[in-house]
Amino acid sequence: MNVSRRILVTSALPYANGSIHLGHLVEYLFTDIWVRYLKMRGHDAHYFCADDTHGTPVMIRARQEGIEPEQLIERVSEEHQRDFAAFGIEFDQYHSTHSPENRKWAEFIYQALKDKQHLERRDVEQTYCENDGIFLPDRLVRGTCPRCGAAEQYGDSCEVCSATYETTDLKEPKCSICGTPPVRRSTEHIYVRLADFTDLLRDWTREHLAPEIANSVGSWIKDGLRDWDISRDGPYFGFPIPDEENKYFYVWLDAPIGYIAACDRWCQQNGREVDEFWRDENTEIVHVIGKDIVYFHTLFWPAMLHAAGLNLPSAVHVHGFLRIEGEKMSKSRGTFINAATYLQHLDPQYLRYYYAAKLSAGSDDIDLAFEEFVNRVNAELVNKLANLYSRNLKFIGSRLEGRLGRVSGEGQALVAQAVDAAEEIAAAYERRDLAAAVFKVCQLAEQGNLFLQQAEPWKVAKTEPETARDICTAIANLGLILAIYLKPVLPEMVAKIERMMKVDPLGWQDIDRLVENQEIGEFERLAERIDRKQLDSLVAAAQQEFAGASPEPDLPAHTPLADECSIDDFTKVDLRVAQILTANEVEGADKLLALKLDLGPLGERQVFAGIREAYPDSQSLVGKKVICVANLKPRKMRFGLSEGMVCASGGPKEASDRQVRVIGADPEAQPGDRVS
RNA sequence: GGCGGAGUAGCUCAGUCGGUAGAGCAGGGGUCUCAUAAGCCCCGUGUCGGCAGUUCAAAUCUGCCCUCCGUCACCA
Repeated sequence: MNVSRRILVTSALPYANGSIHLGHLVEYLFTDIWVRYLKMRGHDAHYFCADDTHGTPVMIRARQEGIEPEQLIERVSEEHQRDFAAFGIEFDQYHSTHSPENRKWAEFIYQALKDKQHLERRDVEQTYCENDGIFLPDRLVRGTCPRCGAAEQYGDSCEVCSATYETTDLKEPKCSICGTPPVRRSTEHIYVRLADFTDLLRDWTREHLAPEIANSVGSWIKDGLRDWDISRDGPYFGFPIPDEENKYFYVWLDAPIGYIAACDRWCQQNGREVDEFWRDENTEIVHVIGKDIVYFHTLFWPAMLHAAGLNLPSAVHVHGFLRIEGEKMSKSRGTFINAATYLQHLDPQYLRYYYAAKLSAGSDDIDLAFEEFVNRVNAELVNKLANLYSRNLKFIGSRLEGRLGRVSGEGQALVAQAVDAAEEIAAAYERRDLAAAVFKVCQLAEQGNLFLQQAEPWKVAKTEPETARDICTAIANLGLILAIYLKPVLPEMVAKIERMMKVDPLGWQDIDRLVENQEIGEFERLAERIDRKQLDSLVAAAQQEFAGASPEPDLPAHTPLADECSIDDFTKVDLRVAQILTANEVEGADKLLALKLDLGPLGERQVFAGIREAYPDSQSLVGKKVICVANLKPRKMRFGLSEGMVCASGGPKEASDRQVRVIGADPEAQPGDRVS
């Protein structure tokens, strides 16, 4: 019934440009728990991962630190692996995309794409910084939106009017690294014609993805698959493309190939053949990813594998994102919590338990709410589970000479009930519904507590010690069965249970094996209760960690000072006090508020301001006196004419939590008065 | 705006084929004492986001609307 399967499991490769944080850990803990389960079932299962090391951000970061990219990625890799190990995440192989294996496979797959004529060369005009000597990705170019004229917009889209365009369309573009204006330069890129694989992908996505994921991927396919640019011009940190001058593989080409490279490395060291995994169709390949990278894993990646004659994934498991206290992680609020910071305050087992208890098979986001975290850990992990071992085993130790009896009488039904749950729990693990597995274990633990309450061995022991011994032996055996079910989630805690019970490491096959008539060992406490204060100090530490630091480490810490200007330049700008008469949300624009301004003698103006996110309650603006650029050339927008601009302050555009605030005038100031 | 997902008790979530809704936690009360101030017992009418429709019957099917999340490709 339990045929051994060969299964290769991966998590997405963390980028070698930052630390592992609680959001990453959702994925790695989930995968670790699932693979541990598969191994317990006796499957030939392996967990492979690697650092994703290539690309412009790594190159720039290394340059900023004055070191070679290789030094940077080595340091980051060590840090990543230290964090993973501390959380009990066990990879069979943790490799790097900057490795000989990865290069070999990247070249192999590229060659296959080339041989089968899926590649195409095309000239593109791109933005190039002569000062830094590199082509600039969209995020690193800023300028004035060609459509609405908003300043300081990204190279790909305008945050004010949500227009999308090419970096080359921007007016007055500037390089975000050095601030100098980039130039346009024509260059030849290599594209994969993804549309060649349309039929294959349509079929594959239907068969191997969860329905909701297949639906959304299906709509991309239906809209027509676009070609994929897989080359970048040097200087670029990556692998050179064979037979090309100064061209490198785009980081996303070789990133997923890292899965194969890690497997290859492991095979070399363990006497296995990489073909067993990537060319033998009996192998299951399961990629665990976040929903942000579905496109790459369900379209590009299967196409590449197919072209190279390699196995396609059997499943791509998509999990949701982590939210903290219902919101995105935020450095300023202290909810951007690195793995290392967490470890200084809390036991990693808490997080393993909490994530497992919340992660079901779907791709909904999960929320880490501090109060719930404390409650669940204390109520379930400690009170319900750890305390069941504590009350029982301590009692056996102190009152029953530390020796087990037999599972008899009603205890047999209790144990049988736990054994019978094996199938249900296995099914939950199998469909990757960790929450359902944990829930069932909690239910069984409740049964154990209830059983003890009713059997009252502490009373029975006074007159019939052997009966009491049998009662406790039933609970001890229940405890062993629960330990088996929980072992993928809480391996360290279960190791303690194994020691206390003096049994060999537990496997799934031990579920219906009774442990009777033997000595048990010293009691060890399994888990401590958490105090809310520990969470508070963790948040304080996380906040401290980023205080004063750049909101986005790879981008400038603050908006650079603009060039010097003369008083004449300044007086060209006619700033006036304006009172906000109405403030309304603009239909069809997520970021705009339509403001009606009273400029006193200058009359009323309509202005569209990109401040909707900063002022969710737009009505709070009504009546405020603000500063307005009154002589700005009126701009026709999709939603109407904008006759001016309201002055507002805010952190760098890149900052995820920039505080945008309008500049208020003194309440006594008169609408229409000039600012000078 | 297009597409995808979600909206069920204070919180986190279950609800297979349509038959007028449930677990855990939190909260209140009681009780035992082996145990990590743990255990056990009792207490849950919430417009199942809104409106309309199909049906004898809808949280569950259909349509429209509202809110939240994701995504719309050269962004790692």
